[in-house]
Amino acid sequence: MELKELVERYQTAINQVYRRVNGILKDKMHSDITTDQFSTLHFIFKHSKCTSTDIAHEFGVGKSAVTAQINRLDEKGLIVRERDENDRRVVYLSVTDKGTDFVNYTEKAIFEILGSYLKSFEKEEIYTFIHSLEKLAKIMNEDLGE
Amino acid sequence: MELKELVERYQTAINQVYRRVNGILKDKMHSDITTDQFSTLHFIFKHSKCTSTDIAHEFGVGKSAVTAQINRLDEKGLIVRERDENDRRVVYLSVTDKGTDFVNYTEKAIFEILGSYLKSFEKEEIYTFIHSLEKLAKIMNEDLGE
DNA sequence: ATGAATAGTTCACTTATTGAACTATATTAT
DNA sequence: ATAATATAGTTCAATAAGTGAACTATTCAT
Repeated sequence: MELKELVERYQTAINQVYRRVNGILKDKMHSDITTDQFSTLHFIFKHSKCTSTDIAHEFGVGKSAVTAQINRLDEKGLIVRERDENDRRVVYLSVTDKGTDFVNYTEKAIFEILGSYLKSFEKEEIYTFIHSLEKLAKIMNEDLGE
Repeated sequence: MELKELVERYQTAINQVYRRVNGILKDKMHSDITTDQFSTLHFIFKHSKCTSTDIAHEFGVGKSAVTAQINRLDEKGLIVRERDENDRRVVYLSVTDKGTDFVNYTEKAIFEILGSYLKSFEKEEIYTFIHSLEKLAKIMNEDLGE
């Protein structure tokens, strides 16, 4: 099989999955938060006291884009900014109680739906798939540092 | 292993891969076309004489979003619109010679870079991975029709 | 102490998307 | 045959997301 064919199949499939997952989340979150905003909120939830720079690096976007994201989450009362007392340039981000509730509630909804899709897969197949995906992500991230 | 953990790992990894691939394409396409625009152009390239509705369905967006995309590609001279003579509501889309050259050139660049990432994978691992990805895409697309 | 680096914000601009309203054409039902 | 309905695509106003340059406010280095 040719590389060209494999890459095209990969592109088509990953695009479909990515957009479909986005669509499902949009439907089920029943709220006026976007999936991009939820990704950022979730990252802050998992990495409490992280910074804008961390987020910019994680998602591969500029710092000004992160400022805009953070502003939207801040306006909704889902996160708080907190300046470092020692290095006053730094702003730490963390989720509020409201943000925590929101993440927990939304995750539950997401797991139910995605879980139902995964029923057609053998456990072994899921592990192998995720392992390959993580390996690919790792290789690509490493390469970035060069 | 818990579903929750698997889904979170999936989300993190696929997000990273998706954004990283986008970043690579952006770097290497050395042109003022975006990756979204290239996706649309590529779809038209592969499905000559397709319609806006086809594209809206493929990418899961509204028709007005497609009109905007098509306009951008049209302005760049990469595609042409052509009305159906029998059903004058319908507009067929196809790539111009310039568009064809552009797709071929860009694909070559993409294959070189993505190919280099895939060197760390066994052939078998790649096939299995793409097979699972396509299976997931298929399940999700089927579910959409309900 | 001065100059460079770092963290974050602001600003102007572009792209992508949505959804409602609209035009034009085709289909269907009475 | 015609009136109602459906379909294909566009336009428009709004929002979200991104870029990159210029900026503020710090901290670090020599």
